[in-house]
Amino acid sequence: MTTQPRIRRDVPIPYYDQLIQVLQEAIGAGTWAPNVPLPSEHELCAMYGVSRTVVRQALGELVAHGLLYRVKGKGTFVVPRKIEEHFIQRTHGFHQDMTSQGYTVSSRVLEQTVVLPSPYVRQALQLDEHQHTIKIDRLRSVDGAVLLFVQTYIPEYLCPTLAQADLAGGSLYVALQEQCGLGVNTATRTVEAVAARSPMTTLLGVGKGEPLLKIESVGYLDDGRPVE
Amino acid sequence: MTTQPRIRRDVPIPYYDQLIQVLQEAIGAGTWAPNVPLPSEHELCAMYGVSRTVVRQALGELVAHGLLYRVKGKGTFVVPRKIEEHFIQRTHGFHQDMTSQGYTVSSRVLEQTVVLPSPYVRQALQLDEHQHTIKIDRLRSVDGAVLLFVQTYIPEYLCPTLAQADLAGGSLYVALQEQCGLGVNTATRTVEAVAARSPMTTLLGVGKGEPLLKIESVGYLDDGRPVE
DNA sequence: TAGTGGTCTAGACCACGAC
DNA sequence: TCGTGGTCTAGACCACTAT
Repeated sequence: MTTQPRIRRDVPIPYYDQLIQVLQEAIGAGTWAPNVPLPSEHELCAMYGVSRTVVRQALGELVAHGLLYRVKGKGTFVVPRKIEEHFIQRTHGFHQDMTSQGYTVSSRVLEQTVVLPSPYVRQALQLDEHQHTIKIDRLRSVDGAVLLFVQTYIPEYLCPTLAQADLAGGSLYVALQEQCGLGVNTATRTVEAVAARSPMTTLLGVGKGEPLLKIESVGYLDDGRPVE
Repeated sequence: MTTQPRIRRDVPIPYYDQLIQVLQEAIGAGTWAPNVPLPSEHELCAMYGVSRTVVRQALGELVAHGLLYRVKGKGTFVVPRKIEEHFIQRTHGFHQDMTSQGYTVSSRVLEQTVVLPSPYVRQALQLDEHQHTIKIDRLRSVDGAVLLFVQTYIPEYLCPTLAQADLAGGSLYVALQEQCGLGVNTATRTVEAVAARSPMTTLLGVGKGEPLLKIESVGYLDDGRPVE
């Protein structure tokens, strides 16, 4: 195969977003070994029939999210990772993913309160000015190493009891399900393009399409590697 | 004044980096009121004599760092902020900056240990494989709202007593000065270009040029605004 | 010297918002 | 309709790395 016509021109999805998807899957599938150069940017242009702008924007995102790293004059490489690829590419299920792999997951809840959301959050959740949200700031760790700083906002009316739930050991989604019968069913990335997508913002649909806003920043683990 | 020839062609500094500097200063000086549109990207191109690529890269960074926000079809705006502009533009002195403005600053120390650094950190600090570092993870808050998640690495030999210092209430730099006679004298941003500079990495020179590595991620405060 | 990523140009078309 | 930011093209030159 010389050309992979995987970038569709007939859908209203930016080419770089499509390319991110394609590359993420390829990385996840182990297409390129860690620390071995990917095809060059020029080659990727030819492979997918797009300009270098598109390729660089896609690669830049994957670098920003810790899947790739670049070395000037040498190339672009897959970050060797044991853990992170499994959750970076997923919108939810961190707890389940990690424990099923034998890792010890813990959450340190930094804040768990009912607040009037900021305009940004209010707009994202489509609330009016008087509706409160439950705000949960958590620091998530795997085997003792901080991996994620997560802020979650959920409309209070959806799950009033969540403000008192104990989230230290378990999954937010389990608590949502058990206490309020809410299951996550959709996910939409709402991040801005071009520069800096970490912090990564995700809109999750719970229940009958009601949204929950999650803002997560991938852990600052020494260039992506779990410590020790 | 029609054209501001503030972008120098004869220095080896990328135009977008120079433009970031210029725009940061203009924002800090209050050139544009919050929530009022800046000159359009096209106008900025004309004003500084650069292409739209450069302008967008600079604006994208400032958006990423929370100084600006963009609205499609409308324009680019200064984020109304009371606090953050003062420290986003500085490499150090957070504690001093904030307290001098009457804010209550606190640090929650999440981790403060002696560790063998990862390859990434080791290379940045130019250590060999056997040298340890003091690693300090802090969550910095202003008036109770989390603003910064900061990881700091400092070679252990520079300040062995720092591993036991109490940093909860005060400044790391004060502790460095008092306990080890180390003053910060230089700062180098070592971030990658293009996409995603938050997390922001800074190399600080302390003492006679020995480095200290700081990795800080600007707070996730609802699109940049301090809560409440 | 040849290849890589980093920077930059000068255009283009689009969806969206205001008018 | 017009201006805005969002996306995209097809080039270019540079510094750096490896040979």
